[in-house]
Amino acid sequence: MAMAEREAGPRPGGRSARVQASVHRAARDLLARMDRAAVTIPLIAAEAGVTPSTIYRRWGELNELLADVAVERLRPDMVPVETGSGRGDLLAWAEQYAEEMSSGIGREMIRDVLAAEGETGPRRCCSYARQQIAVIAERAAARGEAFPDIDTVLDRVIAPILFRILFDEALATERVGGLVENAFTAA
Amino acid sequence: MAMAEREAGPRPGGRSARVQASVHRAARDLLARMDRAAVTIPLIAAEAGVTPSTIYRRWGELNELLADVAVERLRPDMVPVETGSGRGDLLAWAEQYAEEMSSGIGREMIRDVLAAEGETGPRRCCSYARQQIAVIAERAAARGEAFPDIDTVLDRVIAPILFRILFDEALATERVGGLVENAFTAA
DNA sequence: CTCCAAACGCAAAATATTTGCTTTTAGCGC
DNA sequence: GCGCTAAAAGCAAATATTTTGCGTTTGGAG
Repeated sequence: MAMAEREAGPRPGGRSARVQASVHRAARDLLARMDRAAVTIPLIAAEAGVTPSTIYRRWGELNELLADVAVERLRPDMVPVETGSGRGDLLAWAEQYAEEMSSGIGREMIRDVLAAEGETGPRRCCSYARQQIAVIAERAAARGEAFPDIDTVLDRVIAPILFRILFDEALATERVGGLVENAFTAA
Repeated sequence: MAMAEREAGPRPGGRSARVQASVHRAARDLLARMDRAAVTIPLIAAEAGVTPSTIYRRWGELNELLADVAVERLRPDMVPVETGSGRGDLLAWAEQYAEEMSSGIGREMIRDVLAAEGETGPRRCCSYARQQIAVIAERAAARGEAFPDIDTVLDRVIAPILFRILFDEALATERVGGLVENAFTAA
């Protein structure tokens, strides 16, 4: 897989990038140590050592900034573990995914991403999942195994997991196995 | 099915209920005729003929109010059409559901519901879907047909529809049929 | 090195939010 | 019907936030 393009910042290393980094860090720190509703742009600005207007001009509003931060935190940082089979890989990965997303902080991040104006945040999250699944699918293909379409996995595994987290109660981890099984039944 | 409890307002008919009604109406009107980002609490208050503090005290913040309005608009107002079979009923209902939710306004409403603090809004939306599916399921049972669990329908039909709307691109209506088929395959 | 455009800081102005206190209102017992 | 009461709304002052105009800094290109 090719090196990912640099995603957010303008030219790397410039002042702009430094400000973005410190604002992101400030936001993460504040979210970690205080109630989400109490986090405001002036607060983040103070913590980051910049003026509020800098943040307003760059992000527009709190939601956009938090969504930006959340998308970055949702970016997968490791390749899916290998278990010996595509089915096992998918199960292991999906269970961990469900676990992470069900946590209070995970849920908050998803909501932050969805609350922002544009659709690029949600799309990016979707493509992160796609990438991870593609890695598993390619490994399975290399072994000559059958493996479902990525879109099938999205519909039958990822969608139910996120749906339950967002609209109902988080899925028990045991139920992920059933979802994975269903993804492997012929479409 | 029993008459639903009155959901939102305090005592019916009181001043409180009138204020709630006019604020809801004002919010809907404003959302219809101007950009979502331009709608503010002072604006809604003026339109509704109340003071902003009334809204702040009752709803706390714009998101909560908009979520409240959205949940109300998402409440189903008709019983699923009868087509002669459970499968047909589910397909017809799911297609219409996907259609409505994919529209700009539908998407906005879902996002408003998710953006609010508590989880009661999303839960309520989920239970609306559950109720509609239950009606279809009961009719199917009365005819002696096999029909999937409601949770299976949520996982295999509703979840993918909403997932695509929120995170990717809205599903083409033709694809709903495939989802319904999958719901009918043995778990 | 000098210049340019982009991004930031600063501070004043405009809006939005919070809050203490007063007034209104609907329901309740008489 | 008549007060009484608690809940909710109005009002307005105090805060907090967002927006904006303008001057300054900064990093990069020529």
